[in-house]
Amino acid sequence: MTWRRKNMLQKKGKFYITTTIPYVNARPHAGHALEYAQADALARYYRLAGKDVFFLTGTDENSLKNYQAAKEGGISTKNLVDRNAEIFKDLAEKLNISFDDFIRTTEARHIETAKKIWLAAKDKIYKKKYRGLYCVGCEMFYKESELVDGLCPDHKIKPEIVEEENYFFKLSDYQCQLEKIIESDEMEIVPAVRKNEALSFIKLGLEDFSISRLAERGDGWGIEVPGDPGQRMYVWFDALTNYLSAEKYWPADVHCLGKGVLRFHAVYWPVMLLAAGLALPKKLFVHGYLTVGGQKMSKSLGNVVDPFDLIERYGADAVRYYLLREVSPFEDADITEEKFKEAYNANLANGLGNLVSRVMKMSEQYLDNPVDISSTKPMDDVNKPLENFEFNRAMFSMWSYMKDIDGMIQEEKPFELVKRDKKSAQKRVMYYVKELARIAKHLRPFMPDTSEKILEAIKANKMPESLFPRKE
RNA sequence: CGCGGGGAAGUGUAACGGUUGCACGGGAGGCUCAUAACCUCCAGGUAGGUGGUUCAAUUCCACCCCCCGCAACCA
Repeated sequence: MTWRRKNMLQKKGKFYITTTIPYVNARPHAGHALEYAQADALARYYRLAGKDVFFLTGTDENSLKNYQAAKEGGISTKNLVDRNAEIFKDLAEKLNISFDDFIRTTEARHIETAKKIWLAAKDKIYKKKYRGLYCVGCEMFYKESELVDGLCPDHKIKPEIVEEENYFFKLSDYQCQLEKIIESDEMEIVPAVRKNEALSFIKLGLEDFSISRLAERGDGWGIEVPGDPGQRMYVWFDALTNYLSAEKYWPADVHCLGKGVLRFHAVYWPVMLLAAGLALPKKLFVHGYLTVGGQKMSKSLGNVVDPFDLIERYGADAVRYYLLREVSPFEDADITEEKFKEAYNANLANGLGNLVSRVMKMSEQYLDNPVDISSTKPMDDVNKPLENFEFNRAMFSMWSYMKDIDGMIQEEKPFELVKRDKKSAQKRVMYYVKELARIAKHLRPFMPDTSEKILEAIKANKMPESLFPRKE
């Protein structure tokens, strides 16, 4: 039994990981790809480590925003979400995301779950009159502070004071309990900054929140509140329950989410689960956002980075590479075409791609048989960071190993040695190949296709086609 | 005075109470197995500002300046 094998056996058991489910009123952008890539690296890693992994992703379709977007586009809401959900799924597939299930919140199985949770939490739900400033243009409520000169910021019209009766959730009952849960890491929030953010928010005091809206406001779109056809569930209440759709794996080991939705996952979600008598997720991993030239990605700014375009021109693994290595897992990071290309050329073309070529060329020429790579030692400085969501560090370590091999080849000059002492040269090349295999194996969760190509080349003892051609 | 995070070579970042390290980019040499790739060397930071603690501060403290998140309800 090899070292690696032993390591694997220590990691038995289930591992349930999720991404958030994006609402589908627009096309996916690079930020969605980031979350996919991160979650996928973890899913693949634990799968390789022998865990029974369940990786869930999907789409959030019951939002009023979808209804509005469809209305604007002049198509039915169902039509819009069907079409857009397909695009998100397509992105996940093109990025080689190894999800085990793709849940859409308009599916019957999800609707059933959402209703079940509602009923299970019924003791903490009550009906209350709600009064607010409602903009008919946006079809939503605004807070006084959100208005510009007392007008809706989008439509520049005066919101009406509207009163309606909604269901509320008794969030206030959970103040102390929730604080303890987060403080003690019973539900761990990574990184610590986000844990503090959640805690300071909770400490401000939790107020009950509305978990339903009038059905008529979206022409009936959304999930019906059990026993009250006039009401639809607040989209977050319904959306969060998507994580329960694979019940045999609950609780989740890791929820991956963006910083923008921390509150829903750190506050509403655990409390909903408590109310329903269910276990809490073990960890929330909160990533930052991608910026473009330091600015927020937004349709109005017209700076949205299209992940499909990048995949098409550079390949899925190159995109995964950028998102995992060049992007800080916890903070905002910039993505621009220029930076992408620079990183691609420096680390994929010149770095990994070239190393594979030079090593495999020598292997092909000097060695009569493929090198045995069945057992390779694990790289703790890759695996440990990965387990801590430090994708960039993990990859940095791998690239250091590559640098080492490049340096060794330069110093040992096997291409010269082979003329004088073939045996010694062969020995050196075998070592490089083995090291390359070791890197390739660790690369699997990050860049699965590339990893496979390298391992196949080694098994065939043949220099492969250029893995990452330089881009000018 | 709402809460929080951050200011370091052109860019992105690490560690750290005691020669600022790394990567990319730039420059010079070397090598030829390799994708003009690779290796070596060089340039470039008064570490946002001011003051304090200390034998010693980029690192600790205070204040100021500047950026950026979040500020609860229909993603």
